[in-house]
Amino acid sequence: MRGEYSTRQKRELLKFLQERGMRHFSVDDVVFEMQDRGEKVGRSTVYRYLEQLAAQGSVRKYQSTQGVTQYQHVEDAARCGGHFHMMCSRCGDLLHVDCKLMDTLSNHLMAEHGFMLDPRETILVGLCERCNGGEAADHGADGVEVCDHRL
Amino acid sequence: MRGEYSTRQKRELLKFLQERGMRHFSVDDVVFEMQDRGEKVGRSTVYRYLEQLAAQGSVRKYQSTQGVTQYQHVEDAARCGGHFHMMCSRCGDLLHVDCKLMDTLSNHLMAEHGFMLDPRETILVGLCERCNGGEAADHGADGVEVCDHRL
DNA sequence: TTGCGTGCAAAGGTTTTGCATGGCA
DNA sequence: TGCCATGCAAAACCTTTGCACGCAA
Repeated sequence: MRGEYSTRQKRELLKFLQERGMRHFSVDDVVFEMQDRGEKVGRSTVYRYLEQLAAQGSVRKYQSTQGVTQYQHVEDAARCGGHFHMMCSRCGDLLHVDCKLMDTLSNHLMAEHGFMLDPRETILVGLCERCNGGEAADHGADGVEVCDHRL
Repeated sequence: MRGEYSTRQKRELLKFLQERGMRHFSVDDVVFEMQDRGEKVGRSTVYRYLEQLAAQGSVRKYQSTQGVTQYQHVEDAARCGGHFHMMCSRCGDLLHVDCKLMDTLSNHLMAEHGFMLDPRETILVGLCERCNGGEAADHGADGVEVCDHRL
């Protein structure tokens, strides 16, 4: 069965994910960082393992505008499944938004547009508070912005 | 200077864009449709001209999850800049949503989360009505769903 | 020992580029 | 005629896949 063995490569990659936090990265980022550390990991292995992790929900995939697949670590899949994410197009930061208004939007899209919005796949893109020139945002102790605003 | 000459290929491609409305398409779509019409246009030419149009803002580029670049004609940049897009993760269809609720969301994210949402970059991902098992959605004559729902 | 995991190289697919030719002004 | 535009083929990229070997359990 898949993911049965614990190997050096997997451990290295998991360590990389830990250290990376939730900032996005490419396969190249992994390969080169491993190289710098002197812990070489084959490119196919990185692709394959990230694919596995994506399937089980602990990393997320999306396409950058440059056509390079970007990955991002989701520390707690169950916890992150219920809320949405905003990505800053300038600094690349990924923010979590646990906002009631997003539920309203989901319901609306379903009822009025027949579209079932997927919180796991959707990333709201824009400029975060810092990059937008505002004050530093309070992203909360664990990085999740909780908001009960309902309109 | 670029875009100086009017050629058969450019005229054909512009005609294609007109007819296509705002529905998205790939380079292959263009090449094959031209072929069917008996008006062959080289693939590189399509890439190059679309790149030019993208630079001047009359087409927009997206990256599908399958790694194929999707293009979309922006008849009126101001008009399409103001609405959002939903992509079906199963069939890859790109839908336009001109929905007042999205404005509400934008304003809310700005006011409460300090996040400036970018309609051009953001794509809502989920399942479209067809793929979700519902009836066929009415995507409107030009493929744009207009909705004045305000809550 | 068993069979999953890894790495290399090759294949596959998309997009870009070099260069000679074609065609607009 | 002067140059931009085009098309072909090759190159450049990114990702996937086949296969033999390595290694965890």
